[in-house]
Amino acid sequence: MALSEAILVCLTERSMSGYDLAKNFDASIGFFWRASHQQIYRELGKLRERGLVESQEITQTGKPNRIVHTITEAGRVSLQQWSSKPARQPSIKDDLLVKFYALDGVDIGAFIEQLTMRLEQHQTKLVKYHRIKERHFDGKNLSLNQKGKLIALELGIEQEEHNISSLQVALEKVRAI
Amino acid sequence: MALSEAILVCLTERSMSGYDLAKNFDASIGFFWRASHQQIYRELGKLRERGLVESQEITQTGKPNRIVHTITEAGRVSLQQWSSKPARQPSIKDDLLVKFYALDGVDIGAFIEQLTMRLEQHQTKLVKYHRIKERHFDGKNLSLNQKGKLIALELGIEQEEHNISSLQVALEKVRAI
DNA sequence: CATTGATATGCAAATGAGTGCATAAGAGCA
DNA sequence: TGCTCTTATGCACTCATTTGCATATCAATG
Repeated sequence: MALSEAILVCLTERSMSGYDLAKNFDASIGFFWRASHQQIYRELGKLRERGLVESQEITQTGKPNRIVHTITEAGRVSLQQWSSKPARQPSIKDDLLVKFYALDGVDIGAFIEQLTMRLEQHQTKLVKYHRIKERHFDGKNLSLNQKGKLIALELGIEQEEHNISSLQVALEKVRAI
Repeated sequence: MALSEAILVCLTERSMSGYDLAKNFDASIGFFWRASHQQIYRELGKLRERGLVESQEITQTGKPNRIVHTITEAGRVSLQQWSSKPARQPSIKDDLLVKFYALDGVDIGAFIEQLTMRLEQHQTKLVKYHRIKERHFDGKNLSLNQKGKLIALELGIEQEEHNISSLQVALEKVRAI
């Protein structure tokens, strides 16, 4: 439900095309909220219908025209209203946890491999987050907006560090079985 | 996609009706994988069609008849095949993280309230997990299956402990803004 | 006696999310 | 010349999820 809000949040920073948004998602808010470009385009259409963004076509030669979306005043108001509504608690939905629940039915070797893969994914993420932090938030005086992003990023870093250590422990336990 | 597998996993323990499953979900695997009773009933129908469960109606007086579902051999096979396929990495999708990304647009007071609520939810969960652990996994010699569940539970406990401490830190940071 | 709650199942509709396919053109490479 | 990559947008379909409704009865509460 908050995909539209995530898009609006991105647009508060600067106006963007759907393509830019898709890339921006990959590099920032998308760490926490993955969305394909199709989802983004569809959502942008809805936001336009509801008057929360304005869209302007920019003619280009050679490539398809860019459609640049700008958040409207109504969009900012709707974003603020959303922000003060209670957040729903996210559901976890992780295949690996379900597999722990059926250990006597799983191929332990394959399972260990999956755990190892997951461990590597977390390590990759951690490195990425650290890089972003060093590049964009290195101690300078930060705006309110940047402070918020930094907190989110640090939450992400701590999360990944925790994931890594607890997965390592779990792996040892599975290996010991 | 793994809702059907989560149901099959539950049924490996014992045969259950849809109602039992819905309750069981709340008390065990549902910690990690929330599902409404409608989803469960629909999924059970599909599993029956695919021959992965068998359903037997038990006549009851006064109440609607129970339909008790039992996992079939084909179900066990399919479960094992699933278990050795790579697990997809879960996406996070948390409203609160999106709100951190738009701190200059949010009502900080309302946001702090939401963070506090979330903190309490994690504390409640932690207590629940601890209770389950003490009741069902207190040191005795455990079956392979129980060992897996225990690891999952301990992952949950560590996760919640981590969530609590990192949320507390984040809360302090937001208050200091 | 009326109301509420627990047991027990399920349909229908709407929204949400995700996957696959299609288009269109320049730019670089072999 | 053909191949692939990048830019840029979008439709159509399917699967997942949520919400609301509907039914039926026993037990307990007031």
